[in-house]
Amino acid sequence: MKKTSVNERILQTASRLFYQQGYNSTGINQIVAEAEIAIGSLYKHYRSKEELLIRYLELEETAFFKGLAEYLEAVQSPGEKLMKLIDYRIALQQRSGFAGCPFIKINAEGGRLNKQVAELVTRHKQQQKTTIKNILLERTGKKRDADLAAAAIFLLIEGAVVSSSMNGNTDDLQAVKKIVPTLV
Amino acid sequence: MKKTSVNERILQTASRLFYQQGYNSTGINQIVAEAEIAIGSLYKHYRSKEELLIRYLELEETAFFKGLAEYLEAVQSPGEKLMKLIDYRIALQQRSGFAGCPFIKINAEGGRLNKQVAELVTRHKQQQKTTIKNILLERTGKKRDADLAAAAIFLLIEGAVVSSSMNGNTDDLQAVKKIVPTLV
DNA sequence: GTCTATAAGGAGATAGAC
DNA sequence: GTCTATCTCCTTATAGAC
Repeated sequence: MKKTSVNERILQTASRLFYQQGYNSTGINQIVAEAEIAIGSLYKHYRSKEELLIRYLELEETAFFKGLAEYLEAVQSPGEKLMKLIDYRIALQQRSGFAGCPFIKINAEGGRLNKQVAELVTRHKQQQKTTIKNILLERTGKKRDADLAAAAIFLLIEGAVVSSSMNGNTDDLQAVKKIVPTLV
Repeated sequence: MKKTSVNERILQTASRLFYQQGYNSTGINQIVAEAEIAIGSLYKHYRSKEELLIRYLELEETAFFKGLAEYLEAVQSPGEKLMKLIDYRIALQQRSGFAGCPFIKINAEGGRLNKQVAELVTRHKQQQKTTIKNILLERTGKKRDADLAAAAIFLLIEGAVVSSSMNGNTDDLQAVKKIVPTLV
């Protein structure tokens, strides 16, 4: 059995710290210490802290949609899918100790973001909105308002995730589960 | 004519920097330099950077509701008030260069927030939700769903403000103006 | 891959002279 | 109020020996 590779330990530790305590508040030295690797090893894998940030966001992006697909795979009806989508966000928040959305946090931290980072953030959110719209389009009829309804559901969830990380609970995400059926 | 006091220059500069480039990314030295004051003066007014953060948030809280009251004062109907409330957020975003919500940003930056800071953040958001609920309660009837409807409108706006700061536009806030009338 | 040393700069905060 | 000096610590990043 091969042990966890150095690169995997770097990524896991950096991801955890960037997410939980913030990118700007996380030092290279802390990553190195908690990953139990040498600083030379880190800079052999990544040229800079920013490069590590980009890799972190790419992994979050992949993991988010992979996890969502698993959550949705057994579900048939669009209405149930929307509920499952919210359940997924509830589970993510509980699992992370209500740390919020990684992409929203990165966006909120920086003044001006690196161009590549900004693109990863906006693309991720665009993908989420598209996912919702596609679920809505599975229903017959009412295709006309799909864009606005998708925006509504997307924004409700965004707001509720932010609220969740502020209040340390999932009350508003639960509220969204009640609100969404009245929209569609 | 008395010139801008030292304390006012500290607060204006710190507020601008905390908001625009983030609390963690703003150094005491930068505040001192841009406010054109002496570092000794800053520490005569504030014991620490954190104390300055608290003062900043208190001022934002006051300014937010003062500005909102001015926006709403000429408006009569609840429906119009809701639209004006969103217009207010649109104006705030445009004015700030789409910097988002100060309270959301502070919440997203820290790992664990100072207790007093966390309370300022949650109290501000609770106040916003209450403001919306009170507008909804001005209408006759349907008082039963006021809580859920207020939550919906609040979360839509929260999500749209976050989206606004990501995309650098007010598209989603404009969308919320179309969505809200279908809810109430 | 590991280790230690170090560069070069910035952080928050304090002290003393004027 | 101003100024400069300083303290201590931490930051990102590099270099070299093993």
